[in-house]
Amino acid sequence: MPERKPRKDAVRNRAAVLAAADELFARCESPGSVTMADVAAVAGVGKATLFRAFGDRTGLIHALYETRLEPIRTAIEEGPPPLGPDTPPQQRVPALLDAVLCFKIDHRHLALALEGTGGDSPYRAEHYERWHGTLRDLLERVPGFGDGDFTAHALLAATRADLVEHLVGQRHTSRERMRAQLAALTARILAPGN
Amino acid sequence: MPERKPRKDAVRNRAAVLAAADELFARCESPGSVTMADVAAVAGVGKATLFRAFGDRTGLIHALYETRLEPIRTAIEEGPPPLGPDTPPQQRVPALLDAVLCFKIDHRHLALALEGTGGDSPYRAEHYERWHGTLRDLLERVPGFGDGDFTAHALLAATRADLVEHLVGQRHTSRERMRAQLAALTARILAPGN
DNA sequence: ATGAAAACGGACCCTTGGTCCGCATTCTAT
DNA sequence: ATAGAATGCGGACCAAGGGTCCGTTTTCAT
Repeated sequence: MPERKPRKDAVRNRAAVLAAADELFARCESPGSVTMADVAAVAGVGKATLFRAFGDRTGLIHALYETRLEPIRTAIEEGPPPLGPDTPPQQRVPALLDAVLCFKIDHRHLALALEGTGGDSPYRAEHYERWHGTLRDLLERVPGFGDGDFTAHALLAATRADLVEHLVGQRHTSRERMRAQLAALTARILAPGN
Repeated sequence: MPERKPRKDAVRNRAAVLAAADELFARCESPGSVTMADVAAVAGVGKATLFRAFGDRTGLIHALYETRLEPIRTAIEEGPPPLGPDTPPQQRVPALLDAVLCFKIDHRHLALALEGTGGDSPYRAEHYERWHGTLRDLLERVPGFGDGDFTAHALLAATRADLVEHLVGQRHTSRERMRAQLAALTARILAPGN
């Protein structure tokens, strides 16, 4: 009942801020060099607006990240195979990891900003919990696979934003090559030979 | 010839700063909460001394890290098996990873500070290059193992400081359990069954 | 139309990394 | 021992950036 709908200038500004932040993070080289004042300026908005809407810097980054992430999330939760739920673990694990990796490659600046937040570890973010949970369950559904918890962490760690940036951004590994290598590693781990 | 030896108050202060930093990082919960002024105060030294000796914050952390790391480094480079060079890859890979993991567990606050530096990625640090290089070479010396480069990165990523902190520090996974899990993963990856 | 509630914005504050420069300490040469 | 050069010291100082305050403006419901 107390669902008061927000004022329209508020929603407009919120969108403007998200757009500005997205662009700024995508352009600049180190996420640290994007300042809140910059974002506010590009969005054509006062600094306070930005803090009122998102709480603080990490709040803004989280919100932006979550927004960009939504397509993948729904594709995983209710999409068609091989990403969706109606897929046997053996195929879904690599599919999921590939999706995560692609996302990280395409949005590596943003991911870098998120993981480099410093303060709180990336392991407490909801989306990480989601990915890790699904991955762990899938792994444990693979015959002969014991505890999937750590392996899930390890596989996700192979898609860490700064590693992606190092390989793809700095050392110019091609997107396809990196996907292939992660796929190979995944296959090796899933292989039945105890 | 131009090897002018440093003044003794300089070396004393340098040591004091390293000790202070070590203690502060070990005690406080988030590395971000230990400030340069704090370190200087605990070391009983002016702030400028600290910057003169180490350049900047990351310089101090690097120096401290490298110091604590030296025993492991020499154990790897010229120690006895299973860590030293006279070990077949199949045993040396797990040994090396275990050593790295143990170090990260024991010095996780410090490692957290180092990796969370934000500015420059951890992948440019010399010690990372060293570890990755050795690991990659070892992997490629394993029969039937193709390109070890990415796998080396992935294995090291499983020992990332914030993951260690999450598992051991937050979720109270025992040290032995984590070692066992990393060992299991390593074994799985090394297993010959293509 | 109108008044209250919500949002705005930019001046302002505060912490923190990093610098400057006059003073103290140490080393060297005699 | 001592003078003087060189090196190092320290705390006041600066700049940048995250976050807040509050008088003003916009929106919304009646």
